[in-house]
Amino acid sequence: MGSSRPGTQSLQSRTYRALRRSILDGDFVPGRAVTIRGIAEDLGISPTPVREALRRLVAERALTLSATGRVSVPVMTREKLAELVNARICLERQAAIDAVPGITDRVVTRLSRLNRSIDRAIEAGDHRRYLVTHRDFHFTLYRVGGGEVFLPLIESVWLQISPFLRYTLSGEHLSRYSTSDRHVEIIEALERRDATALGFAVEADIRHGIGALIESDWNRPDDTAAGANTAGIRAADRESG
Amino acid sequence: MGSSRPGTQSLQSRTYRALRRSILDGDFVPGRAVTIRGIAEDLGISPTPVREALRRLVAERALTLSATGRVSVPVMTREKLAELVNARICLERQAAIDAVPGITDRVVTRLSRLNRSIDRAIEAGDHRRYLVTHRDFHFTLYRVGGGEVFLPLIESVWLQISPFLRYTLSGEHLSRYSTSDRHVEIIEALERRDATALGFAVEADIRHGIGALIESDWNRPDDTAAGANTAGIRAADRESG
DNA sequence: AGCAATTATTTGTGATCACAAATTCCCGTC
DNA sequence: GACGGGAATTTGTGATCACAAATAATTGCT
Repeated sequence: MGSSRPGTQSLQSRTYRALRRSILDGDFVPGRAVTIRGIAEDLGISPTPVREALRRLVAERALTLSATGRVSVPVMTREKLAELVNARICLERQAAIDAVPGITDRVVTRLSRLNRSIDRAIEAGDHRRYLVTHRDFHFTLYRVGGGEVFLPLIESVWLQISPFLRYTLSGEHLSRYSTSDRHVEIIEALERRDATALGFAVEADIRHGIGALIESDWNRPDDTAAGANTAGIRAADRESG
Repeated sequence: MGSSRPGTQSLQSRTYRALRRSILDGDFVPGRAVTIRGIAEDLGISPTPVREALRRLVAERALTLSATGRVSVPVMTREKLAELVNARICLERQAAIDAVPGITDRVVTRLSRLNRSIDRAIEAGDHRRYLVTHRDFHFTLYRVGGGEVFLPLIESVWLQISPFLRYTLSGEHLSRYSTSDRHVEIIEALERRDATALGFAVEADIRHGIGALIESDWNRPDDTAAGANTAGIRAADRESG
């Protein structure tokens, strides 16, 4: 209706996608405030669609709304991290198990290929590529069992964790806590269509990956990215969800 | 900021709460369209806060957004219901187990009292009161384990299921599928602080309650409530939650 | 210089408007 | 009577504006 071309998604939707992607890719620094007008200026649009995109992210718990209406990147606490890990295990184990009946050799091959991509990203020390491929690996698996219910729930949890993954992104952590061996367990369980083993492998992968987070010192102020949160926002390139 | 009094919440927030409550209480009929201007007129406010409240509910999957931007109450499918049940079991079993360490006798007493309220609501055939007390029972339990992570996830799932609970609300179903005996199992497990038994009791309660949904004929058009969806929206009375 | 009070700026909120797309309604035709 | 097409209405979208609260900056005082 307000959209110029028929095929074009709404401005609010594209803004949401761009912000969401920035969060998942680790461009948002925990604790920093996000302003409606700031993002609107960066994107060259009016505040209206930005406001809606931000509120949507708040609804998905990716951002928090302070008492004064200020939107900011949440600050992590030990308790919250523990809860997030529990939620990930709950949801992703079930999603993986639900995927088993729909698993084909083609999917397993694709996951293996993604796993090699992850390894390459780790070797290259490419943090962003690591995050993208790692996310792709998990969601490729969960999408098989498919559903409009589990995936949004899982995405919400990932959005809540993502801003803090930056503290595991030092080259040292990246190599020490390589997740690829756990992913191999997942792939092997898939090849055998062994739902029980798959559940354990997924749980192990999650616990292992988060281990790096718990050990790191994510409570002290950030030092790597001094830029504003809005710096990394790129226009949404795809129309897909 | 636009709020008139300091203690008053934002208009958008109160609108959201009113709509959410209406959904949870079963006032929204599946499949019916919801319009921004319609609700805005009913509440005597401008479309702006209504738009944001609706989008928030869409983000929480309580409502769906069609390709043309139309907001409507989702239509249930068998597959979706199965997924929702799985999600409820996943999340609520874990939330209940996490609550065990924080359980006090006072909480157990309160749950017993709520359970009696549920029984009275069933005897009286008071559907709304049944929904309210039943919801109160579950969330009172889950709130003990606390958390800013699990509760929103569980609430999202409940919001997705709620519009379809109307099909279990006939007096016949209400008495036949009384959940109180399952709740007794939950309370007994809590008294023994038996996390494992509690998990099974919660799962049994969920499966049992949804049994009524699966057997009922929720696919054919609605006949009980001929009124508009906006009819049941009352002003948000509390500032909480 | 350090701190408190005041001013200036920024920011979120909600209303209103214009526009285009989608929906609905109505009428004519077969 | 059912179906199709076009006008009238409804609806979502995004921009702009006014306002008040909150934050930042500045001034004045000790």
